[in-house]
Amino acid sequence: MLDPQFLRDHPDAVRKAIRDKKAGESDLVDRALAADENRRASLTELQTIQQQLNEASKQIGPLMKEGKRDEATPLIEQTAELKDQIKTIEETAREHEEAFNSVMLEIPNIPHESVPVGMTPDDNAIVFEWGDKPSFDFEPKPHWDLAAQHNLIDFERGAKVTGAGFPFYVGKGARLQRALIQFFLDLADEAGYTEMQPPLVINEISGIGTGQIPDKEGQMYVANLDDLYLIPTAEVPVTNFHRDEILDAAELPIKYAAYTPCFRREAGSYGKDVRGLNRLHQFDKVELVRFVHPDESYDHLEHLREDAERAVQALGLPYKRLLMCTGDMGFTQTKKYDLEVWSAGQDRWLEVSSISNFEGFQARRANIRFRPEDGGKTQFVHTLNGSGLALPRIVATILENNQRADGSITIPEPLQRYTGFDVIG
RNA sequence: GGAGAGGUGGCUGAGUGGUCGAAAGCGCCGGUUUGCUAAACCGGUGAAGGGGUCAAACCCUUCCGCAGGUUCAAAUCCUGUCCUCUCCGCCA
Repeated sequence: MLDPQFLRDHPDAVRKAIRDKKAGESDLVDRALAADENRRASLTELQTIQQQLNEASKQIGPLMKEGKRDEATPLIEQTAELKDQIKTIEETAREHEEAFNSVMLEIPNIPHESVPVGMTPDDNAIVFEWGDKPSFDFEPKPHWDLAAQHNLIDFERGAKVTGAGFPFYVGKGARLQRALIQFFLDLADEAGYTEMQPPLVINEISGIGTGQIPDKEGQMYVANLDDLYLIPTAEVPVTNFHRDEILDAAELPIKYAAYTPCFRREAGSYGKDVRGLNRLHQFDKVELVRFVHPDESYDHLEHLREDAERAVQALGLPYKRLLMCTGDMGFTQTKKYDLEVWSAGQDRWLEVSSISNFEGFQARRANIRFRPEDGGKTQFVHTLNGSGLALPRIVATILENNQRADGSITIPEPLQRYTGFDVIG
């Protein structure tokens, strides 16, 4: 949710954001401004009458106490009328309030000035590349062939037991997953993050707080009986950890790292994107979340990005860093980097991390504030998060990039003390 | 799942239907005293929203888990709901 004051002061900036992000109708801003007018008008009207009622009650009090009932009676009759009025005005005030809120929820966050304007993935800027693509004197295999060859991942039985996109990891495959989780969490720990194990299901209010609801509701699995949602990312429970709280400025920045499985329905996905580990309904991820002072959030975005890149580099995986353009960025972000790792067996890049600044957008929705050092008015914190990292595509690229002619796979050196083996096959 | 108790400001914790946004304490901020620190003393200190102002001051409304209801008037009474705690049952 945007700051209503910002909308009033800079309607053109909001219009531009909606255009650049292609998020929402062109008349959104005008509808929001009109709704805001309505809302404030009915609020003022309501408050005036409430004041009259309060004053009347204040007069009645003493009269009743002194037993002057006859003097109080006309006043009481007057309040009856006021209460009628209040009831109807309250109703319209609430309608206006709701109308305003629902329009506001449709307005996307404003992109940062450093973000390239563009509509398609082609407009994303490649700002950094690291590592050399591995070269082979044989045809490198895709990870699903390698996984089958070494019996690391069982997609078929996963489909039998649950459905497509829910694989079993078996033997060294399972072990590799566990090693990666441990490795990523240790890196996060070294970078000063507090480790956290959040709930894997969340309620509706939490979904609204981070913006999954109502925007991306269809992407979540729902536990209907209890009105709970399976988390699509640890971002949701971890960010909502501080929902409705006023933090101490001295506590900032707060940094959490959480490993969780993530559940996504991925409605509408198809084609080669869904092959193997490329896109799953359930996958593991270590997520990094920061709550920071508004003045520092863009510094923290870079630090967060470095934390994610450090993990990719440690595994020796060639990658590129993209600065996402306005149209490819998402509704709630102001600035977002994607990290894409080279997949030798598929001859393509795979996204393994997405690092975003939300400024106060989530904080306002989730009501996460802090009290400034000087004791001034409370302000909304800025929230950021990034994957550090998502596992399946990392597993895929480790297998593919490190395969040898005989089909065996070497494990990146830093990971070996976690896996307990240095080669598969 | 059954029975009982309770949910009040950053925290602890009082509160008789009517000057209660709410005592007191802690914490925090400012000041006095003071070699330094601490202590002591004095004063201040909730949130959201609307109006007002160059900015303040200031004015108003709402908020005592949440949602309704009774009443001229609700933190206080009634109903529902959520959560916490204790006991019982079930159980990894």
